[in-house]
Amino acid sequence: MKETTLKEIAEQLGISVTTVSKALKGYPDVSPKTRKAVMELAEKWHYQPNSFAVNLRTRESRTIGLIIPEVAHHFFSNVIDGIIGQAEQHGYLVIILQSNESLELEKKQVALLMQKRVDGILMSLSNESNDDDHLREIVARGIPFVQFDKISKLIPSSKVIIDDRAAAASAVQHLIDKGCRRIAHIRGPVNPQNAIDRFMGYKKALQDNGIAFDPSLVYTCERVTFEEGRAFAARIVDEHPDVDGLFAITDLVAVGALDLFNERKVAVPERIAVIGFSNWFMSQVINPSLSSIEQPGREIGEAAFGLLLEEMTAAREQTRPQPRTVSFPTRVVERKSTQRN
Amino acid sequence: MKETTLKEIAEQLGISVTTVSKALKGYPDVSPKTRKAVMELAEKWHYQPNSFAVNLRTRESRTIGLIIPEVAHHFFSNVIDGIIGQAEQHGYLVIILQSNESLELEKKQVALLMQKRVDGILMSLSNESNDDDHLREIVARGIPFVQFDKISKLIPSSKVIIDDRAAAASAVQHLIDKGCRRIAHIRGPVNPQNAIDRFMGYKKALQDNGIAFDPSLVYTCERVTFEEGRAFAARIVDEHPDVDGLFAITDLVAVGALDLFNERKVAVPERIAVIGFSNWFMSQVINPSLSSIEQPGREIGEAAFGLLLEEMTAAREQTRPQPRTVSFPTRVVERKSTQRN
DNA sequence: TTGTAGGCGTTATCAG
DNA sequence: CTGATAACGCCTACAA
Repeated sequence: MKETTLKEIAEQLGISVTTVSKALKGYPDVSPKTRKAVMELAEKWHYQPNSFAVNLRTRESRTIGLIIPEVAHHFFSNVIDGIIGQAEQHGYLVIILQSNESLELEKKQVALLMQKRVDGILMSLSNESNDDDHLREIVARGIPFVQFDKISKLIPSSKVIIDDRAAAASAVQHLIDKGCRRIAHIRGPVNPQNAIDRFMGYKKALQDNGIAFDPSLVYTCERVTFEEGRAFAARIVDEHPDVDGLFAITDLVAVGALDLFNERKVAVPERIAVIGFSNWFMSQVINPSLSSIEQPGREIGEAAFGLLLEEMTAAREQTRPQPRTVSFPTRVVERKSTQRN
Repeated sequence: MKETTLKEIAEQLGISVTTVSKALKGYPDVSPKTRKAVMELAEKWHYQPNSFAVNLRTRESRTIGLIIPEVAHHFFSNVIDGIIGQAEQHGYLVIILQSNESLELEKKQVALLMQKRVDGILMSLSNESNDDDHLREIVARGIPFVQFDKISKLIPSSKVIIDDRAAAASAVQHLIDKGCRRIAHIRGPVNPQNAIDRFMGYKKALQDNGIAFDPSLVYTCERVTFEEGRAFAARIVDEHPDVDGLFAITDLVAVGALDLFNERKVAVPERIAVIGFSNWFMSQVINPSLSSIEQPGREIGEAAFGLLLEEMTAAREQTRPQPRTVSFPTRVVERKSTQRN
């Protein structure tokens, strides 16, 4: 089961390695006869170019790196699906690393990928990320780089996002349309741009409807978990019995809140209407089913790879395309948790 | 931002590449003075070995390949988490590919990984897999290989599994303990070993309790989806009004069944008790909450990488360790869907 | 202690 | 049309 090399084929055929290489790669300047002989022997011996040698020679590995906060997550696993699919279609393999929402780990992962010399890097920032040095380093080295979802606006790279502010505003508007007037918000951590934008969307919708913004109705997650959803929901019930609507940063948190409301016999949507974000699968099967904002994970992943591919293609010509930002539309998915009047 | 090479350091210092290489790798036969100079310059110039060259030279890439049916899946995403974590700790990167439950794709992915010359392959088979050639090829080439979860028993490789038969039997025994006597089973597709084993566990539990096996109570999934769960649940209600228990191949299917039962006002667990498999997150938040079998995804992933690491280490010494099989314990997680009497 | 030389397998250049 | 030659960057006998 040994590996066939060009040299072996050349020796067997009594020709040079050069010619074998050319024949195999379809160069025109090889006689049909020689080509045929080479092809046949290569076939017979199951020749496969040694990718290590090819990498060294061509200075590329046809491998990209992907850094995300966590794999076991509805939205991100769909993004991965989109990325892997597109990558494969274009002959790229994907190395996946998790930051576990830690900035320190994230930096380490970036370093790892750079020294592995991947052809490009796709990344969604961790919640802790409030520092850009590692991203600047990627750009400075001229490594094709695309950010998606949780991005740093200041880094000059292509980006794939949704309009979080508008999406959040539409979620809150939906609650308002359903008659809510005292709307609480369980927001994401302080750093991520998308948590900030969603919070701003929340405020904007209130303002647009002449509802006063009350900071005491805003609760800030640290880890964005089911448990936090439960805990904040309890506080909402205890501290603000007049709250009649809740917008949560993501469905997981909203589901935690629903769980608590069910336990405390707080009627949803009658007493409090609830809307989440990202439209996780479970939201359609829980009771009451959860209204949410549809965020197309797979498409975002596909688009992110598409942009990266452009950059990688350009990089081969030593050029760098103008960074582009692709924004995906979102929409409200209405379910029972907001179905009233 | 150009890349530093050994050669450049050597030239700058007026010494040979060899000496630089040795100094950097901590060989003893370098004078402290030279070593210091080299270290300092390497540091200053941010020297990083070119991994392409190292790969070619050492014939390994410190990269492994992982092939799974789908990323966006509760169990598999947890397995990935475990694998990536361990891999990183041991200096390995992970390339992930999906088979999308297609044998054809799975074969393609294996071929891709082999020609990329990954140091090892981890794999869980697709539901379509009823043919072993590609797996035999991996083994024949002497590539370190570990199977997990959905495995082919006939391939001589290390494996990480749970005792699906026993776990399924315990699930069904649980239903019986709760008073069920007419127990339906929505099983997995015909090929996967774990679907077969779970089916066998179902039969065994019936037999152990003197309950006659009735093949008309067994429904076979093709795609193992929520929708199939719903569809089969409807058939169960229509075709077998006397059924009082249901064991589903996985929680997603069980949740589909619950959804249909809720819709049809079939009381769970009073009229039909339901138990799933794998203990997906959503099972604890749906209504009624779903009893299930806990299957430790992350641990399985970690163990699989551990075995692969052993094989890779051995492979470096041209040896091949005796294949081992690690089996993880499972347990019944009781929730409302089986809570009666 | 240091350096020379050869090689890993492929690809590109350029001369024949 | 073919092939010799030289990289790519690193590693490691072995020689000095």
